[in-house]
Amino acid sequence: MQTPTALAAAYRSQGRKLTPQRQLLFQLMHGNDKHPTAEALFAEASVQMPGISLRTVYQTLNELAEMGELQFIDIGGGATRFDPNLDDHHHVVCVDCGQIRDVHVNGTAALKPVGIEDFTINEVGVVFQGVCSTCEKSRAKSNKTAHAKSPALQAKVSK
Amino acid sequence: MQTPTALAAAYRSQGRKLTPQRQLLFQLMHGNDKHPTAEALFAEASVQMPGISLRTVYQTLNELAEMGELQFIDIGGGATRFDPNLDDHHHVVCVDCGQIRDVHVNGTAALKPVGIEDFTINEVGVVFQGVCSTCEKSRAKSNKTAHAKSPALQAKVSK
DNA sequence: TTTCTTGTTAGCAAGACTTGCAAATTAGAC
DNA sequence: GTCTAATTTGCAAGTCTTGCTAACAAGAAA
Repeated sequence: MQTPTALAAAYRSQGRKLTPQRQLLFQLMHGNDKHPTAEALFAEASVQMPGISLRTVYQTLNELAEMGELQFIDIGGGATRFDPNLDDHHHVVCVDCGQIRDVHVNGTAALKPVGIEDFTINEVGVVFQGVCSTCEKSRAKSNKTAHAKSPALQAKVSK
Repeated sequence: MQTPTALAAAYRSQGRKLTPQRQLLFQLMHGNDKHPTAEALFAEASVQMPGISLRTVYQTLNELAEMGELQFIDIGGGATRFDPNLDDHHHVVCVDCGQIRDVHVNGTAALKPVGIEDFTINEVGVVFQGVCSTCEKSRAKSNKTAHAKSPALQAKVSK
């Protein structure tokens, strides 16, 4: 995602208006590597601008996605998350706490799908699932098995 | 996912009962490579067993997932899809029609995430996005651009 | 086969997430 | 300062999934 300033220009050049709500959201998303949900962003925004509407947050995120300034991430677990990082990167997910981390991945160019000659591939996405060090530690204590699925990830499934 | 017969045994050995509903769903899912949603499976099941409940379909799918007999696929676009294929495989998605195809991928072992020493990686998932030959043809006619996002994939976003 | 116990099913209500809609508001142009 | 069209809000509504519970049925035991 571009800087708030650059986005302001981009918005105006497209005939879109630059509202305080949008400017705030630009700031909150710019460089944000937390992959927040709309709700999370709304919570942050509400601190600085009480009264801002969740509807506006969704709307703005959708606009930015339309403009190619951010992408959606769906890894299961309920809400869609937003990623303003436009670099070529992929994701690592902790199946315990649900955190998502951006990662650069070597070797993606060498990936060869077999038997899909009738597809024109445009993009490749890689998602690593694992356990972060913090959760690894708490696992050691509580004696969880490595197969126990994350509450975050299985929210949709067996909540 | 195991055969319906094997699943029947597995169910009983776990103290679960073998109901007609479950047996039907076992059959419908076994070898199913359509990655159906719960709703789609419910529709199919309803043909053979009018009156079966959508609730039961969800329940059974969740059980099977718990037992490790199938996995969930979330690629955005609303509903979770189910995949009974337990082989080591990945997915190709047509951004136009939304179809998901299983693919074997060479080179996944060589994938190297950078800078996540504090993560213990357990699994890797690769998703290729592209356009299937059928959609490619209709694009040629209707003159769609390669950047137009699939109605299926953007359902959540700009429906 | 009948009985009994316990797991299941069906249906509906409700919860989570997201979008549609319309009225009130406001950014930006003139 | 005015005016017009884009925005924001707030709420209703839609989609997907799960919670809850009474009625029901599978499987074990007699």
